[in-house]
Amino acid sequence: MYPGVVARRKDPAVRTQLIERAAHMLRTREPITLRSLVAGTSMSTMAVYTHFGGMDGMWKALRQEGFTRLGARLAQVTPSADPVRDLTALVTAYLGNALDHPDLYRVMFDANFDLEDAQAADDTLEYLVQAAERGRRAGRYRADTNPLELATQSWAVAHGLVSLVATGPLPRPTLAHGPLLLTALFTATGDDPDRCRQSVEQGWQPGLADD
Amino acid sequence: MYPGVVARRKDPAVRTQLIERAAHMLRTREPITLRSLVAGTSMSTMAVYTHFGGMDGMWKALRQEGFTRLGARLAQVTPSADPVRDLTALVTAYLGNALDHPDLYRVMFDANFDLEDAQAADDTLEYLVQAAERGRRAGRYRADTNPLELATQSWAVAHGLVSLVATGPLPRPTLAHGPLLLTALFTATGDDPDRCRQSVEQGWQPGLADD
DNA sequence: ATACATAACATAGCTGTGCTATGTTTTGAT
DNA sequence: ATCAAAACATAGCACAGCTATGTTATGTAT
Repeated sequence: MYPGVVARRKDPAVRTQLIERAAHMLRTREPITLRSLVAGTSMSTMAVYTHFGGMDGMWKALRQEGFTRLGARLAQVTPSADPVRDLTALVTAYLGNALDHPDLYRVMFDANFDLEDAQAADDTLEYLVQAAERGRRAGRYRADTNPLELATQSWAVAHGLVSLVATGPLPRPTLAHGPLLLTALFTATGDDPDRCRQSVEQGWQPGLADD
Repeated sequence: MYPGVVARRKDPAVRTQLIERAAHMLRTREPITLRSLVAGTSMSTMAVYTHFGGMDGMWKALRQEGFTRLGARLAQVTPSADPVRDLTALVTAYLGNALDHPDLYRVMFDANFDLEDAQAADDTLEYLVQAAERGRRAGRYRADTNPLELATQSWAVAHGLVSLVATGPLPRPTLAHGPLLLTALFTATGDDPDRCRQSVEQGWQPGLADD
């Protein structure tokens, strides 16, 4: 007998190729089907099943990839001395990501969320929570402010705006309401109105409502 | 010859039956396919093509139906002497509709909006615009308030919250953030903070964050 | 080096999808 | 009663995702 015999292993590169190709096809608006996904490549349809268990698993992995890219974008927001500005910048980065990859953004929130995806969403939310926490410690928000709640509220505002614009009926300039909404939220959470307006304006990167 | 001969007409009842059945299947989470939609009825698959031109047209009509039902629900909010309460009540009705019919709500905002759907969305938004306009005339908001903008902002807040809850990763109690967000928005638009809080609390119908 | 159990991979065919083609029936103004 | 037109019924098409089955590559133990 050969007891410890172990079989051929999955090639992680194949998995990576598949989701990157899927993301690219999503961006170029090509229909993503089992066969179209592997057409022209050296991979066969079975690769989708060995690596994802089927097309549903592939879409799930693609959602995960979307959250990973979103996280990378949020990570690029470097914390400054002004945590209110930072939270605004994070929201702006969130909007920018959704506008740059509207189809991927839709896929991320389209499907029935399962536990794994919810965790991915929570992970990106954590960036906002940290900024909210720093704002509370800096005395910008009331002492009894719950950072998770403020982060969730900011997220809801951002998601509402951008989903109505990126994949909804509202025109792009509607995003210009972002600063007002964020200022209203942060002010209601305890920040000084004038100071808040300045911080939000500094954190609100240009290139969203324009072009 | 028989020049003015006119052919058989479409039976509106068939169209109604189809979309009502589709709405029911959506609610009961049955997969909606061309064949499953007409299975067990006296209608054939061709009915979908004569009345909607295909499944895409059926989905479009279903979206329209969703907006019609939303409009009916918003129409049930009877204006009171307090327009801020009324706007809150409209937002609450919007949330209630989405929570009662989450799958229909998703269909409404899922697909690529075309002109017709955008018009339907605008029509329901008009309810909010009217309430905002009355609030401005009543002196609750600043005189330079744009009712359409305030309505849009209220909509964005409501949509962000409810889409993250009804079809997203956030738990239902997250909706309890609604009053704070609305109060923040209305206060930023000029309403007196204390008075606003009261109005929002009166307009915020129970039975949302609970059960 | 060789054997071989295992799983990745390749291919063909299955069911079910929306849609179209074609024939039949119903309609309603003449 | 006539008959053109459109609604309706049926069958079959291409393509979707998936599964069954045979083949190949792999990595450990001999």
